[in-house]
Amino acid sequence: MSNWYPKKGRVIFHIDMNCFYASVGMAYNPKLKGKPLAIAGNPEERKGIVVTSSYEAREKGVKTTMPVWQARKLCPSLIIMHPNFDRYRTASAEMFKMLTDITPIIQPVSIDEGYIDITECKHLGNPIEIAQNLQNRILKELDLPCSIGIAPNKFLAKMASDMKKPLGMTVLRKRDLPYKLWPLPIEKMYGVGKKTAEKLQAIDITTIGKLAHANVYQLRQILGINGERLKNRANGIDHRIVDPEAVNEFKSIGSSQTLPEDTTNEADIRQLLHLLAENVERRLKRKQAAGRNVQIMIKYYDHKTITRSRKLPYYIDKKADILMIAKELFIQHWNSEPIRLLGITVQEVEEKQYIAQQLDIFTYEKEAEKEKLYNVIDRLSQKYGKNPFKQMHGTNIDDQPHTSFQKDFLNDYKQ
DNA sequence: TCTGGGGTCCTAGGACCC
DNA sequence: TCTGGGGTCCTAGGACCC
Repeated sequence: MSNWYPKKGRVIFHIDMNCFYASVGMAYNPKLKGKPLAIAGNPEERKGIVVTSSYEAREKGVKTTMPVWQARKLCPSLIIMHPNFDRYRTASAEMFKMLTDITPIIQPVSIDEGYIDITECKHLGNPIEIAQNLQNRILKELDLPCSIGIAPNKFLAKMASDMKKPLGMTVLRKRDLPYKLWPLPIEKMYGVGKKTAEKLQAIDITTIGKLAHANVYQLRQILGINGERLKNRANGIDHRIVDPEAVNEFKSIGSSQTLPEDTTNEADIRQLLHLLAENVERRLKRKQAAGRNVQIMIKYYDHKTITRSRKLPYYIDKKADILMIAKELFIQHWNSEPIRLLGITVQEVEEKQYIAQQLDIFTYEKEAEKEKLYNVIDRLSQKYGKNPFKQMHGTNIDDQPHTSFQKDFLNDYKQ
């Protein structure tokens, strides 16, 4: 115990909050403790799927992404709460603040988990003591349970924190791999999802141990570069550092939403596109950032999904600019079938302070973009006659020159 | 009666250039 | 006549994670 720190190498923690949303709900309302609880959206809006559930609910078979009606069927006494993100953000911030009392080398991964590197924290005691104190403190001060994985790298720490829940603490050193990691089924491995598991099982790699000893050429053939990486991880090799800066290096900001029902109604579509562009603008603003690639996503009634994107010669951050590109992409690529979900994402995002050019000096390039768009409309007009959109989308019911959606679209450009 | 919304990373094909 | 090979950029799709 006293001489726990390795002579060389690192000591990494992975801290994983247990059933985070459900636990926060219970912390605010202790009467819920010990009861089957699920956090889920509103079933009337088709968003009624389980986001998180308490262990009591999980025992009855309630799982994440399960529709609420199905969860209720499995567990009639299930208590359902809607998400309260303000509370989650507050609790998360307090948890991460406690980590700063241990080390500044913190890498948040999501709202409820993160890594810390405590290699240089000998003055605070041995790793087990540090982890125990941290877990106790989070439980005592925030009333929230967490599991902690202790290992020489991120991958093993992540796997370790998953091994005992709730309130677990697991040490996973290299010498522990043969009996702690290798017996696990391959689909339990972080980074192996459904598809990869199927491919591996097909060549009789059914456990992490079998992956650790698999032929690297064969792996590379079926999984590409990822095959090699997964084999290394299975052998406990992972050189990624705990990077406190990673959290600021976001690359895209998007917003998507499922419609109340599948629709071809252009007024509804237009309204949603406005809302999405506004969301993206707001979040770009909050991060003082701008991007130069706009992507739209259309998910159709049958779950067939397409993405279409455009790279721009300039950075944008305003709703009007985002919307302009998004609408253009939409009009060019919507096949007129009923839509289930729409999304807008701005990619290649940079903080404004790092964008060398001023955002406003690109007016002339925006003018060039508009010019391009007029050319698109002209081309369509030549192809389809006076009302290109009508023909294009097969809506031939009215004699209006343009539907409201198309008018709105054109108006955006003619100003 | 089904299956949200936020991301990251990788691959593959085509265009284009040398 | 009829063609190599390498590199980069752009776009679309897919796998994975929480």
